[in-house]
Amino acid sequence: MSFQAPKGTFDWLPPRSERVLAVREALAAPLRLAGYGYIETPVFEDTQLFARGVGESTDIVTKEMYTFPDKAGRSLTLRPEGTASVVRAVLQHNLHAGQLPVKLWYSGSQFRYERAQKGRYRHFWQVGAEALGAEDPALDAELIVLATRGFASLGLKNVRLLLNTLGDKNCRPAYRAALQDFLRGLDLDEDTRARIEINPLRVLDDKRPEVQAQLSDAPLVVDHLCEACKAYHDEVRSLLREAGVAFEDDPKLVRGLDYYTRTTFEFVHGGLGSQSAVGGGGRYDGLSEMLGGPPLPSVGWALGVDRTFLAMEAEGLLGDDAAHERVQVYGVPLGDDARRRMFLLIDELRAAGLSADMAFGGKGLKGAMKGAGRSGAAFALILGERDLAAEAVQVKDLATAEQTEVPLAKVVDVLKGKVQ
RNA sequence: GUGGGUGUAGCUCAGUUGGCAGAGCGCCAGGUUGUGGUCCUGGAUGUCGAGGGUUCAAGUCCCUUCACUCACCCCA
Repeated sequence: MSFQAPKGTFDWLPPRSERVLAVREALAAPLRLAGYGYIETPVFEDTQLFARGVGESTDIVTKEMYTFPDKAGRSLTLRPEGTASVVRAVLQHNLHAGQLPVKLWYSGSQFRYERAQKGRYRHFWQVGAEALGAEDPALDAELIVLATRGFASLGLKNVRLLLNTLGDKNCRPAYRAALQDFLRGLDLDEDTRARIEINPLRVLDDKRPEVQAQLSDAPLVVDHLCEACKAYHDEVRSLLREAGVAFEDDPKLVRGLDYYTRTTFEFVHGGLGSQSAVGGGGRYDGLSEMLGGPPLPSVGWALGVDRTFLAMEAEGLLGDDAAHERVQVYGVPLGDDARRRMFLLIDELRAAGLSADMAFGGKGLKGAMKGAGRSGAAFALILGERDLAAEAVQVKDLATAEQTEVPLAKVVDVLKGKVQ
């Protein structure tokens, strides 16, 4: 084997790959019902878009981006997340000049240069949604509800919703300073001490027990919220409760991107190995301005398609993907004349809306019939010299082994009736 | 960036104190010259990840390296 997929990437193969398409569709379906419009943005962007949007101090920007110069010397980066691109597109095309909020959804690949492990790959897929230009707790709640509907429609039962707020530009600076004071007094390693100065909230999210043990008395953002943030957060929580969406308050939930304000949330699942998030998001009221646009308070989320897939696997929802129907009808030609006629007949069947395949490669009857069996087809069409002479074809029901001769001129209609 | 585990057939994996390269599944063919899915019989497929070393002899022991994988940091 001479070539392999690049490190940290993988291939989706049939029949499993079909399930991935279905997962994407299921996660997006609630968004369509809620009036979100589909947006597709380039897979690569100006490096500065992510540096300024995602945050210069995050590890994503400092060491996890696929950044490269193009032939003209521009610095481009494969997108590590979707939100910055969507905000850029909205600003570039003045979508926010119309009625607000602008509601958009996307589905596509993201790239991060990380050491791969279960649920974490260098190339991964997200379905995302963004609602730009409105500050309304109902919008935050709507997005969260839509995500839970998507997960539920896939049959997932063990997705938990963690909810927090990060405050805004009025109350966060004071909280941040209080947290820094507290953290500076702890016994921490060098990297973590450095993080206290650039992104102290991230320290709360450290998984190491020796770190968590020291954080039990850490100041929490919920205790430092201004009145407006507190009221906003209470309203989001109240709307979720009324919508019947279960959530857990997690005062230490902090997300990895710098642009979040107020509402933040994460959907977690226990079946993904050490990675637990199947999706997450929050409000990013300052991002538009960071990117040179007008104030555009917004909220959004992204759900990991491959992680959702792992969660479904952990819950046993994928079933047996070996037993699935590939086509409805399968052609078994015997000899060159029959092969030419079968080729046309299969095309006619497809034109009539039936899925159909045939034996290729000059297989004998036995091998071709095996192919028919493996295709999952309900009917095999057997066509040999005797049948050609009679202008007919043998239609075999592969479940009952019952076989009938049907005139070639009528076989498309007959099969349409049989497989409806 | 750091640490652990694993690399043997298309897939999942056995392979003992170093002694002829294996099984199951899958694939191909035949049993059945125009009939699949069951059954029976037969067959093909290997740089034992790669390179070096020890040895009469290495899949097995040693060194190096690469890949995969899981975990840490970080993150969806």
